[in-house]
Amino acid sequence: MSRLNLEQLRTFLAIVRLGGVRRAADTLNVTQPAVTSRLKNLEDTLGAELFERSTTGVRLTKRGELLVRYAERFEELAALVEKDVMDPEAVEGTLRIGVSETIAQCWLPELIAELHKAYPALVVEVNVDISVNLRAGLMGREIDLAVLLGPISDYSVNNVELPGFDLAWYRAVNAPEPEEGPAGYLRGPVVTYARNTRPYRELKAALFERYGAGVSIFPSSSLSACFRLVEVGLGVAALPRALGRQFVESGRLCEFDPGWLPAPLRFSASWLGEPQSHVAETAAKIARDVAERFAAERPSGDKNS
Amino acid sequence: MSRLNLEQLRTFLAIVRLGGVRRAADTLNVTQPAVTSRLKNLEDTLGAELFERSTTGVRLTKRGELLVRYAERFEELAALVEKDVMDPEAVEGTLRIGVSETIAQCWLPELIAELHKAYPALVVEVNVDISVNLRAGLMGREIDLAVLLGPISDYSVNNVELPGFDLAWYRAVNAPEPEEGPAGYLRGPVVTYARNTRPYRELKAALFERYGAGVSIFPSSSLSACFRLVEVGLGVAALPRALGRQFVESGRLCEFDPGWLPAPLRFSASWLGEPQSHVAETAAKIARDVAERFAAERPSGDKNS
DNA sequence: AGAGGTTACGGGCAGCGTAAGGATC
DNA sequence: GATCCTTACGCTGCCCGTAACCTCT
Repeated sequence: MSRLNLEQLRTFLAIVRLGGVRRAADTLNVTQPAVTSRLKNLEDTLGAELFERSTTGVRLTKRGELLVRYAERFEELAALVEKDVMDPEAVEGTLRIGVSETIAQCWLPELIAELHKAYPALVVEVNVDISVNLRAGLMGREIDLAVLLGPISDYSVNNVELPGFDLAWYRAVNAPEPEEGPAGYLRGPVVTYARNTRPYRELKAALFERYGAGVSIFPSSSLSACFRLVEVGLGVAALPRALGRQFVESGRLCEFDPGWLPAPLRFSASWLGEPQSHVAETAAKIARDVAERFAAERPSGDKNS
Repeated sequence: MSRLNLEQLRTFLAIVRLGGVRRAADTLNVTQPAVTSRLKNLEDTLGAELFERSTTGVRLTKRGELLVRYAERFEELAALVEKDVMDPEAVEGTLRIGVSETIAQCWLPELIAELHKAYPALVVEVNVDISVNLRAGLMGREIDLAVLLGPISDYSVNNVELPGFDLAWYRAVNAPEPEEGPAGYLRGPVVTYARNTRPYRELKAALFERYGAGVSIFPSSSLSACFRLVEVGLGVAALPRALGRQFVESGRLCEFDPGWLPAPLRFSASWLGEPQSHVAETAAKIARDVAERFAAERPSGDKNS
């Protein structure tokens, strides 16, 4: 029989973590028989069954449990080598990034550019979605790094906090000021982020508390659509000032102060600790740098920053 | 390019330890271009040169120095897996054992049998030689485990002390007793172990001290030849009682007491710590067990044990 | 010339994908 | 039938060995 092999161990870990040969095959981008074959070879070189096969899936044997620890150490070691001795130019593979739309509109291009500079041979896959979906994708190992609202408090997730985005209220240029002053705009339709997002929920709760159930909210899954909706006078919106400024400067929107402002949006870059990817970690740090540079160049608080 | 590979790392370490591609190829039992190729692949996946090539050989680069640590940890880890999770029946490969002739005549067969029982798939290669050559073979990585006289005091060598072999003096059955008593035998020719062995040197020194330069010593590289030489009356000999007893019992030799006896032969099982072979370690412990059983069954000291 | 390492090239085998084969719910 | 894993089988591509080459001492 052949000797111990890193690819076999990686495959073994994938089976353990995903709880099945089929799922391992999917995320490893090989066919399912290939995974069966690798597993069989590993079991042959070790001379022991690693899983109890059942029709519902596989379950680790005692020997398998033992091997997990060692396989993880092999994985850590391989990650360390990649980090410490590999030339970044030689780092290959795919990094699957998921970002919220706000990020996509603000500094995603800079992030991609920096990543490409750091790892020229790395393929970067981008996915724009709302945070709750990104979180699910991360936990399901469909993406490697997520930039989303709020840290993910899960023992297996690493988070890097990013500078917040201050929000501001925007209205159409020609919107007539209500009798009760700017705060009256909030009775009218309020455009905001999509349902199932944290800003949506917070805004809805705050408006409900202030004005009761009668307030009409227009959620939109597209951030730029939000701006357009405000521009054409459908309603007002609390959106990142970093994005709204250009509309104000070009005379398409007006900022106003109703006396209350939702809390800034706090993003974090999050990645799973378990498959030990130093690339994801480095990418998260690059994201932090890019975000901080963005915040410094475009201070989003006109008054209080 | 392909990914990191344990075989490449093993090859890398062999080149580092043996100081050259050619020598690595020899001990890895592959051709020299194969080693070149593995090295090149490793360098490609890391995107860095690991050695500075010169006509006189190779020398580690800075990156290479870095990698050595990691490669060693991979090696340790692989050894741990072999030790802790592999079924012993699945352990393959070759264990090259070197033993002194005394061991070969006493309990080598038992050792081989025990080893084969513990690792049925392991090929055991035996080499009988004098201790100084065994030591050289061990240091030169030509053998994996040596059972030889005295521990090897080198930082890279692990030693397991084995029970000693008491010696006894033997003479031919019909040898006339000298006028001065049994001690007079020692003036006559004394047969002993080969030149360049410790027993030879010690015996020669002791006899020289007692009887001056006139003593004639017959070194023999074959232990059984020693017994035969004594048997035919060429001289006397101080040899392991464990081996001599059968000659005495069959009436072919007599034991006598000249009032002085060389110190017991103290053997140790020694193996290199560096290529981290748990098989060699286990084999050394098996050797200790076998040796102790041998000593217990055949107590070599008739009087003082 | 001999010791070191690299390059060129053909063949064998490991490992992959496709397709078919159980087994259990 | 649906889901999961295994077996069978042909093919591709990697890696090895042979042989020729380069470069210093």
